[in-house]
Amino acid sequence: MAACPDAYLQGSIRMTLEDTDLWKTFNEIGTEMIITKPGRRMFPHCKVSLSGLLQCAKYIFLVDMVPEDGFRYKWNKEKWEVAGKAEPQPPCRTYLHPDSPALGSHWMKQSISFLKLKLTNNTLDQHGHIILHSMHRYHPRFHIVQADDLFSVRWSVFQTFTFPETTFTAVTAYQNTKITKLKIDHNPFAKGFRDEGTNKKRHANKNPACPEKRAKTPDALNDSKDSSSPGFCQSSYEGYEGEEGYLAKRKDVVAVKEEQYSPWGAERQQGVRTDSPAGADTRDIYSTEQLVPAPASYQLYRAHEHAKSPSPSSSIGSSISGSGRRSFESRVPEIASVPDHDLSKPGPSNCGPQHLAGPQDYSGVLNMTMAQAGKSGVISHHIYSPYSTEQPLGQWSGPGSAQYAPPHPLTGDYSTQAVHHSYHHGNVGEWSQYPLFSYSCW
DNA sequence: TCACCTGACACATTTGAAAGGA
DNA sequence: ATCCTTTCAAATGTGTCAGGTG
Repeated sequence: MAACPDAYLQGSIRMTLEDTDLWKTFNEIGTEMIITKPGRRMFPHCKVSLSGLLQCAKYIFLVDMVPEDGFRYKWNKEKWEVAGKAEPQPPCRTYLHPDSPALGSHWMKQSISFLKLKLTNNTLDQHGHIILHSMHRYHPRFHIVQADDLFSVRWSVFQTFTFPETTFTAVTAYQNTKITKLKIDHNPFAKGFRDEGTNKKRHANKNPACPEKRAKTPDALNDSKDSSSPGFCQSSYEGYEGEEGYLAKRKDVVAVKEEQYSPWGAERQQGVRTDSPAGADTRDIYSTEQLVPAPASYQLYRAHEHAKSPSPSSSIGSSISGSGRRSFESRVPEIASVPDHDLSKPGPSNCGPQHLAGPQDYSGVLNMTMAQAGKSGVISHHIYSPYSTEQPLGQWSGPGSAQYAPPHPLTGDYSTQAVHHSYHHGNVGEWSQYPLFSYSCW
């Protein structure tokens, strides 16, 4: 840690962001991610590598999206400006890596890609995609949880990592032409729009009569080539920076903790800054370690599509920066005390079987309340088979803040049902929702 | 009027089944 | 019968664009 300012310890787990150079290139301009109703992949996509895990211990790996602040933005004259308060947060969803749970050796043997993670603006999405608001800023947050299966996740120690350069603005259409150009240049699926490519449609459909019609068109892309000089990026968020100097401040922060961002906790709400971005830097924690609280209403999504695990060796982005990597190790272990939780439990540890101690209590974990899309009325009983290759884990989702219930672990209401369902295995719809935690994310 | 969203579109890559050969 | 490679069509992922919406 002393040797590497980019890393700090939490336990001994180190997480390294792959394609850092590409991420930084985007971040310098102001990364935008398209969100659509059917769901859109991220580009660059989240790809990390892990070290410091116990070879023989099982871990679950998750990603969720955290609001960067409490504002809504607008793109105005080549820069982002604050356009008011953020809209109420959509249902919080967490994307579970399809390999989960897997041994530490598995996670560490190669890069872990979240290529198939999709973002949507459809708050009624039934596919388990991560729901975001357009024109809002987010950053992905990675959680590594030592747990044999999802049922024990809530008792397990999890460690959280974020990378400042992965911050992005969710949009339904690209605002910054420089971002468009970067995407086209680096995303293989967009090769057809590259200047050297055939690019038939672009040229054929251009309407020279209306050059102003779309300021964000390829015409402007050419301009961006020249404007990619150092300094234009600072202006990308000029409005924001001008007001708050927030981004500039963040650039200096190599690794900060985000203490208030308890992934499953109600404190998430508090973590969303609604005050000035220039206020106290609440993102001072980039990694935390906590005991996961008991479930009540958290919901799990699972997709069989994840049986087709995204190729960790996807070429996307890798060609850009095989060298660029940024890593964080968790720093000071932080244990969130959970109401009614046995605080005498051992503190965070990479080796500790604390989540396995005693008979595993699945009560509350499996409150099947959600049927798959198109299968209304069907209750999915087969929550999770940790050793089944047929039913890889998919995504979980949680309710929005409005649905947050104060921590009240293991209420009898759902425990009976939960235990009952936990032993069912059978056909699973494409997507299912399952409650997992008593805390929502927000 | 304007900012934002949506769906169709062309082009690209990825995926997986089928065919063929060793 | 099995394995491997090649081929090819379908599925999927892109940004663009015109039009819709509030």
